[in-house]
Amino acid sequence: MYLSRPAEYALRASTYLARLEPGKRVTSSQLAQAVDVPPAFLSKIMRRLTANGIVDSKKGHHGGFVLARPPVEIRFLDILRAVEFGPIKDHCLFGLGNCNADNPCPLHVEWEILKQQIEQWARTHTLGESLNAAQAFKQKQA
Amino acid sequence: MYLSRPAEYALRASTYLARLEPGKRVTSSQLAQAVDVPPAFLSKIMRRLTANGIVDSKKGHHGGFVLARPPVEIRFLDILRAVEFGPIKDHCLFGLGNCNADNPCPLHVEWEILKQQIEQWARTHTLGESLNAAQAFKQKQA
DNA sequence: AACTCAATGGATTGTCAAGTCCATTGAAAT
DNA sequence: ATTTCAATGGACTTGACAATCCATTGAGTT
Repeated sequence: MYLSRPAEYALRASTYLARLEPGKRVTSSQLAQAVDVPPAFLSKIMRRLTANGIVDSKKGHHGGFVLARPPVEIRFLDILRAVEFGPIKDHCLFGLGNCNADNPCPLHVEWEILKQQIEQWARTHTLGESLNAAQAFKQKQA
Repeated sequence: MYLSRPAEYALRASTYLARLEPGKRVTSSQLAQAVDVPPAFLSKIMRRLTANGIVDSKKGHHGGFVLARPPVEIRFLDILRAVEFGPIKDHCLFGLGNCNADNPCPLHVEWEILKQQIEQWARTHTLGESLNAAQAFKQKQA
């Protein structure tokens, strides 16, 4: 495992939204069903996406969630950051507070390389890329 | 977070072993102290490293652990695999059982890219690289 | 042979992230 | 105005992973 549940769920949900007709709103529980995550928990995650301007929410009748911007403008990084991705960036494998390029722990350099790659990945991929996959959701194992 | 505690601890401990004079044995509790992980828990992790031939253990007087091979021959991948790294490799973000290149989930391709990069990283780096870092262990935040 | 030291294995407990519940707020429909 | 629908926020519970405990095994020492 290397993505928290909230992170994984947030990616699922926003990918689902990206694949809807633009502008179409979907309620949290519809989303939860489609994307197969516990409703109450997803609701919580959606709040974070809303607070971070990734999604727009509307209450009441015909309320629900839409992406706040076109999919190609939403980077994975934006989504991951919205649900706490931070700790990764500055986490020393050895738990040293003072671990940096000048004063590196034994694995600092190698670890840095991986962290950079991951962040690079998250920065360069967007929801736009998810749009034309054949298989969508809910086709669980036979 | 994206490394389990056991994974992080295993890396710490084996890096520590790599930095000792070759052949020097260290007990689990010395290790635990040096590397700052709970003794009983580290002990458990060391068993896995032993079982996977990464480390050699000896009981009783002057017993303890040594690396089973020279540091340059121990890849991060070996260590991570020893403490359960597997689930990552074949984990679909959407929880679909039947997600693959032919029948991809909406994020399959992008996710695959990242997974590959991570595995590539783990395969190409070894404990040998940790040998000449300046700062070693235990210099915790001031 | 008796003693000590240290790894092993498994059962047990603790903790925090994951997940649930419920009362409140706000927006639209009648 | 009232009702209904859906998001919001926070308090609460649960479960999985992290960590502890203890009895056993095996290897040196004397």
